[in-house]
Amino acid sequence: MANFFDASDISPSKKRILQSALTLFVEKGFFNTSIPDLVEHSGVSTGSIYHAFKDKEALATELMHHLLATIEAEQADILARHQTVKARYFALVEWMLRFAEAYPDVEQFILYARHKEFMPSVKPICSAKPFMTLRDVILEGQETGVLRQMDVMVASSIAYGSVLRLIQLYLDGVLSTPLMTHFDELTEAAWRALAAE
Amino acid sequence: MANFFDASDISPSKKRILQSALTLFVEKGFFNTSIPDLVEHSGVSTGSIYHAFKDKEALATELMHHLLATIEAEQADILARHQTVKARYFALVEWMLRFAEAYPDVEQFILYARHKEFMPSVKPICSAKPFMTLRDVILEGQETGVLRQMDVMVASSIAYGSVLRLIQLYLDGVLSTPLMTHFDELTEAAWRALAAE
DNA sequence: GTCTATACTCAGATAGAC
DNA sequence: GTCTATCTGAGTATAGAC
Repeated sequence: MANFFDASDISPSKKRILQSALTLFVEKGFFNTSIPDLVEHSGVSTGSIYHAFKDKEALATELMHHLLATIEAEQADILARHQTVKARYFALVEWMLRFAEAYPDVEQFILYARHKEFMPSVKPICSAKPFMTLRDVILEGQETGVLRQMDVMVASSIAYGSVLRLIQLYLDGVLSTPLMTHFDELTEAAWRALAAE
Repeated sequence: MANFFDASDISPSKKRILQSALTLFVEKGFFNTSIPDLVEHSGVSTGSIYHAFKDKEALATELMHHLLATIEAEQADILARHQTVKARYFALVEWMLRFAEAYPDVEQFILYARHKEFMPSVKPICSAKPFMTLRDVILEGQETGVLRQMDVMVASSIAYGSVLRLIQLYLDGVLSTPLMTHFDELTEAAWRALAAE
């Protein structure tokens, strides 16, 4: 899961702009990143940026789109490799933790940027497909009877809220140990809360 | 828990500015709220705003300070009224849910604004006192043996991450039912994950 | 498609009268 | 302490040559 912009038909300069945008938006935030900042960091001129993207907002939107696409692909891959609900849940959590450790900047941007502040048209992140995928695994568990009956959103909050919270603590520098250190404790506790008696 | 700026020695116009700032920062975000916006909404002039606050960032910082102070006071109140760890945890969660329903805007600003983007000097929110207080209840439970031994941060993530996640879903409009509907399911599941055998 | 130069807007902040 | 008027600069976006 190396490069987020490898896919398809992106021109080289567009790729460099997206790469710089990811770095700078994460580091300083969308509003604190000016076009001149992007020009300096990417080595691509103002004119070319506006040739490649309608405006700054469109640039952010497209960036978001690419990141989500990569994430969706990885999730699909995990689901394909694991069949039972328990295996899927554990594998997805492991992937979430590893992803956050490998790409803290991307994780930060995806999870905690206030997207609607600079992309008014885009839907809230938790309505995005990757979050649906996570929820669907819980739903599947409830339907097959592996997980106890309760409101799906509540069950999902237990299942992933704890994980996301730990990731946030990690990203904020509160955690002193690597994320994966806590994989077993975390998943076993969550599973205890969710599994059918 | 009505007014966040009632306390102490705030001048009337300062109070109006803070009130407007809370509304607008939440509605449109810090960067999308201009000083002219604040002037129009509060009815206080530019000059008076800059008389009351050093600059826009200081305004945001002071706003944050007031909100956190109110929250700390309410938490202290809850702890004073409940003695056992279980009672305290359940009461704190109930308060979190009720608070989010009563003051969605404040909750949104406290939890999900990217504070460091406009208040570079302020520490991450999860290092703030209210979050310490939540964690300390878990710590107390582990020390008294009511809760099972595990990393405190992991236990806290289970205990409150699920709650915060549900709140986020609520604030994003994904939940169709009132938050308190899920109080029992949520707390019982979390407790199941955390309680000693 | 890429660049440089530039136009235009409007935000943040200040000066200074009352 | 409150206001109006104003400055200054940064930042988005465009024009137009190559």
